[in-house]
Amino acid sequence: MVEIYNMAGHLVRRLNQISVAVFADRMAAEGVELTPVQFAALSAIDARPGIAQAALAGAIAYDQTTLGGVIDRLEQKGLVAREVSSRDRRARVLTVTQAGQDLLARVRPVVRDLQGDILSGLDEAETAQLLALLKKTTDAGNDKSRAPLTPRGGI
Amino acid sequence: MVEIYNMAGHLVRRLNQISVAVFADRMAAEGVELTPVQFAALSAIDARPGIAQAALAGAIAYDQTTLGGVIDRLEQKGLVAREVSSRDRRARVLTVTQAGQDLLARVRPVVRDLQGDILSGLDEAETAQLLALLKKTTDAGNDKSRAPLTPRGGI
DNA sequence: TCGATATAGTAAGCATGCTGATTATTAGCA
DNA sequence: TGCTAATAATCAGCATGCTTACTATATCGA
Repeated sequence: MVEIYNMAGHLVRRLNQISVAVFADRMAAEGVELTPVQFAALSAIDARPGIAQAALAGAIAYDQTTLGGVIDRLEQKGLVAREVSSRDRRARVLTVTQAGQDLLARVRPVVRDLQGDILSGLDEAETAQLLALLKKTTDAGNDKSRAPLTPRGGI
Repeated sequence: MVEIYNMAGHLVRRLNQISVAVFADRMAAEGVELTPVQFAALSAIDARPGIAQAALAGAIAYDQTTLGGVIDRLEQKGLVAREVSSRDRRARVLTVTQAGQDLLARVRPVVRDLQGDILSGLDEAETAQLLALLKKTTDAGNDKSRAPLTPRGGI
């Protein structure tokens, strides 16, 4: 019995692998090229048009450098527009393009539906319990992450 | 309220970020340069000396290509020895060196202890519950991962 | 035994996720 | 006002984690 099998870190890594794989499979089945990270970014920009990269990073708990690359790729696909802020020339203001809106409308129900596939083998009560515990502990441990959630303005 | 906040995928990604950060912080505090993946590999090789890379990948749920790179770095640090198998010249047989044994002995208690920091904000019962649910759902979803666990021979 | 098939490992290439450094710009303070 | 500190974004660099393709070797079946 390998010692790590029951360790939190190992289990979380495996569940994240499953999560990413489920997402990739569903997107492939839809014929859409979109990663989990790209969906999260797109979705959050749509919820707050004109948000700058740094604020977006805090809003979805990403590291700022990584997010820069993600936005690069979203921009290249024509899903997001990035322009220099008029109020702060350091900042890059983000908006979802029409193509991005269309894609979001299409994949949103798919992403909602696929959440059930990530947590398989559990009944309804267990799923709810797991989600509640995940939420509780991620909130409690938020500041331990290198990319903590820093929501502002009622996101 | 950003839609993704209560989604399984997002919560799992965040918890994994927390997990990786906690591990990195503790190792840095110990003055040890070891990633979670490297520890898992080292620990599993130690549990099964002479295991080949492909079997190791299955034993700890890693993708084979990624594992190759991990072993490269462990070998470069002098923690693992890799040699061509005498029974199958395609295979590379792995063993933990004395330096690897020493390091393992030192960090094992640290890694055990740090598991509690990964799941913060929960009482003992909740922690046990979360671990049980994580184990149940990762087992159920194992085959969905690109790097499923394929234990053999009573690991 | 030979030929098709499968397997072990590696290589190239791309996306995440992080660190530390750098540049541009803004904000705060004496 | 002018200097300093903080902030937004990017760059270089490294480790994971994956895909597809390739080489070397084993295995299985006709």
